[in-house]
Parts: sequence; C-alpha cells; structure tokens
Amino acid sequence: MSVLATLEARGLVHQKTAEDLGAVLAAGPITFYNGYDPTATSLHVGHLLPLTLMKHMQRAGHRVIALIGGGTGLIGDPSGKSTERNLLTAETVAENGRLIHAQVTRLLQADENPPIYANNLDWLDGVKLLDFLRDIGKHFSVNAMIQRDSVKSRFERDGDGISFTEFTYSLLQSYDFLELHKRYGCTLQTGGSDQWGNIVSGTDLIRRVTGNRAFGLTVPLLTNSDGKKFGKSEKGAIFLDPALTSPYAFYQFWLNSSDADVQRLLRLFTDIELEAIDALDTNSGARPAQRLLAETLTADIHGADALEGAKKAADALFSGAIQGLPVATLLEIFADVPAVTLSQSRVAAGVALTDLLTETGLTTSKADAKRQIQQNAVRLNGGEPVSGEPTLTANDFIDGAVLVLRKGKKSYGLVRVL
RNA sequence: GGAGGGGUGGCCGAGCGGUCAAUGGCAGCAGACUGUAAAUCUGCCGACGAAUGUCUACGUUGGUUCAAAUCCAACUCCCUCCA
Repeated sequence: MSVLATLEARGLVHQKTAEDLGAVLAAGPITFYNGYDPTATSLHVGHLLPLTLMKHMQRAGHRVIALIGGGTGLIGDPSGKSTERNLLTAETVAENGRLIHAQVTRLLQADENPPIYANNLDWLDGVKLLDFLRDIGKHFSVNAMIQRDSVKSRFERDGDGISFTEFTYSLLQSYDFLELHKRYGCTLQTGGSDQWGNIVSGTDLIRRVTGNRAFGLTVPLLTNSDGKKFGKSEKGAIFLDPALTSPYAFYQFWLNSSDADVQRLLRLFTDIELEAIDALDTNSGARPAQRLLAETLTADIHGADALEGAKKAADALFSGAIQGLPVATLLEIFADVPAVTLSQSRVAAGVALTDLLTETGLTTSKADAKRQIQQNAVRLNGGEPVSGEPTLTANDFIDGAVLVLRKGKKSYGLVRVL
C-alpha cells in the first residue's frame, strides 16, 4: 500500500492539490514541510494530526522538514480567525518557538530518516521590503487574495476588517515554501485544512518563479460526532505539554472518547493496523477501544512511565479506594490535581468545607459549593456524599495531613496541611 | 449628511414604570440511568449570608419618580434604508 493510499484509508487526507500526488510520492522520496507558528507555549491535540501525517511520511522514506514560524508568528495568520489579533512580542514568539521546537523534536525523533528543522525567521528577518514587493508581491493578485474565505469573511464584516499586516500573511507563507523549495528541494506542504489557501498560494508562487511543480496536502479539521470542535475539554484545550495538561488529564481525554468517534480517532492518531481497529468491540462496557487509544497516545506523547502513573491514578480514583493508601502514594496519584496547602493553626481552628472547595477551584463560589453539597456531589477521601455544611478539623485529614476532595465523578482537589 | 431600529446575565433572546436577580433556548455544573461513553430524565446555574435578607447587575453618564432594565436627556457603539 502506498503512503498516500494509507493516509487516505486512515482518513488523514482532506484535500490535495493534484490527483497524481500519489504517483509522485510513489516514484521516490520527496521533501515536504509542515509549519507551526509559535502562538502559544505548547502544541495541543489539534496539532497532532499533521504530526501523525508527518510520521507516516517519514516512515515511508520521505524527508521531513519541520518549520517553526518564528517570523510568521510575528505577523499572525488570519486563517480561521474572525477578528484581528494582537501582535505577540518578539520575545514571546522567540520563547514559544523554542518550546514548540523542543516538542516537535521529541515527537518526530527517529533513528532513521531524521527530520530537518528550520525557522522562517532565518530568512524572513533579512528580507528587504522593496525586493520582496518586486520579486514576490508581483506574483500575487489582490483580486484573488480577497476571494479567499479567510480574507473575505473579514472584508465583509463592517468594523474590524483586516489589517494590511495580516493580509500579507499568506505571501510570507508562500515565500517560506519557495525558500524551502530552493534550499532543500521541498515540493510538498502539508497542514490543517484551514491552511489550504496559504498552501495553494505557495505552490502557485513556486510555479511562477521556478516553473517547477509543487504540491499541497491537508488533513481534515476534526469535529466530534456531536459536531463540536475536537480537542477541547471542559477545561479548555488539551495541550501536549505535561505542565499545561497533565498526563492524567491527557489520558482521560482520550479515554472519554465516545463510541461513535473512537475507531476514527484510532485510525487518525495511531498507526495501529486498520484491521485490528475494525475488529475492536465498541459495545463492551470495558471500552477496549478507548483504552487502547488512551494508552497508545499517552505513551507516545508522555512516555511509558507517565502512562503507568495515569493508569494508577485512574484506578485509585474510580475505584474510590483511597482510604487505605499511604500519604506518599496519595500525593503521587494526586500530583496533577489542583491543591491548596493549609497551616496547622488554620486546621486546628476548623475550616469550612465550602471554603476548601472554592479555594481549590472545584467550585466557583461558596454559594456554588453549597449547591454542589446539596446535590450530593461532594465526597471526602473517597467516602459517601457529604451532607450539611461541615467544618473540618485535623481528624478529617488522612494521617492528619492530606484531604482528598471530590466533586462529581471526575473532579478532584487536594488539601495538604503543613 | 438625512431617516429609522437597536445595545439585557458566557452566548442567543424576551421584558418596556412596581409582583424583575430579570420568561425561554443554548452552553456549563450536579444527580439518576449506564460503561469514567452517547442519548434521555431531574435539579442547579450573580455574589455574600443560617436566614426573612443584603449588595452588585440590563452600553455610559446624568435626570424624572415614592419606585426605572422599563420614561427623559446627553454621550457612545452597532444595524438598516436614503443621499
């Protein structure tokens, strides 16, 4: 099976610029790139799909360029945005760039066929305005650019509109493609489906400047079966950085995939054989497909040790067997959970449970805390739902040192006494 | 420049002098059912207080009134039509 056929079978292909791309890829190794703008300190699961595609390509022998948008990140991509964004400072972009570079490096590391890393600040920073306008700008039709959905939607809004800065973005991305084409013979750009316009601009530019063919390939924009945007949990985006989204939360995110989605997600995000995925039982209470998905990805992203920790924590949490565990184990399991630390004296004086719930962020206010207690949603140390409005003392803490708060099925908080 | 319409809680959207912390929908949270799923059903959903309650909120600022989200004025932003 050719790479492209594999990608298509797994659902990783949304659009491609040429029907014969499969033949081109089959004819021999090519060089391709995928860019990441450093707009945040970490990638999130939404970025994982292009990365999976890159890994498939890498394994098939194609040369990977991972481009960090240290230059384009200073400008801001209007694609998919409905309003003008505030510019990030150069320092922020540089710092984000370092962090994202490190993440990408770790995720794409391979003994064979290692990727090439590039940062477009290296060439964009030195570009002279007049040269750029004469050599690059001349190839772009404003008439065509304003037809692009990303730009058009901003044009048609009275009010905000779009700044010249963001309007220029697709020229820069096209220039990147051209530059990588010249430097490395790069002939394919991949990206999310929202990048389609920018990618096509790049292939056009390469054709006009060099006369060579270049290609584009996009991955689909993911939605859940209920139509919501994929990758957002109730808490927000699921990041790949364990400091932002703990391995436990990451594991839980995948484990909670719905039956309707889980096999599609396995095809998209893992390289498990398609036959094996189809054979999974999605009607069983044990949810083997969700477990497989969560375990595979947690191990991929965070490593085997983190996976073990996440599983251990999940077992303890969902079995409710907390009482018997030693404090050290508890601290380990609840390492990711929002925690507050109390002084001995404060505990001795007695602490209202409603205050603790609010301080750990499990509830938004004391009024909310009371409501949750009334609704039998709050448990202490894995026990039965709390009633009334207890004031807690040292006796309520395990070994007088640790208290495990639980709101609802899945939200935990930890209180420590020092 | 002229004429008209409008800015209400995270979003949409009622209310148009007191009974309004403000109908309804969505989102969110919790409970039941289950499989840490989906769907469904139920409850909650400004803050503080044990509480009759108090405070803060209906674009902004002033005013009328015993009483204003509701009336008036100015300002501001948005929408539609005309030029």
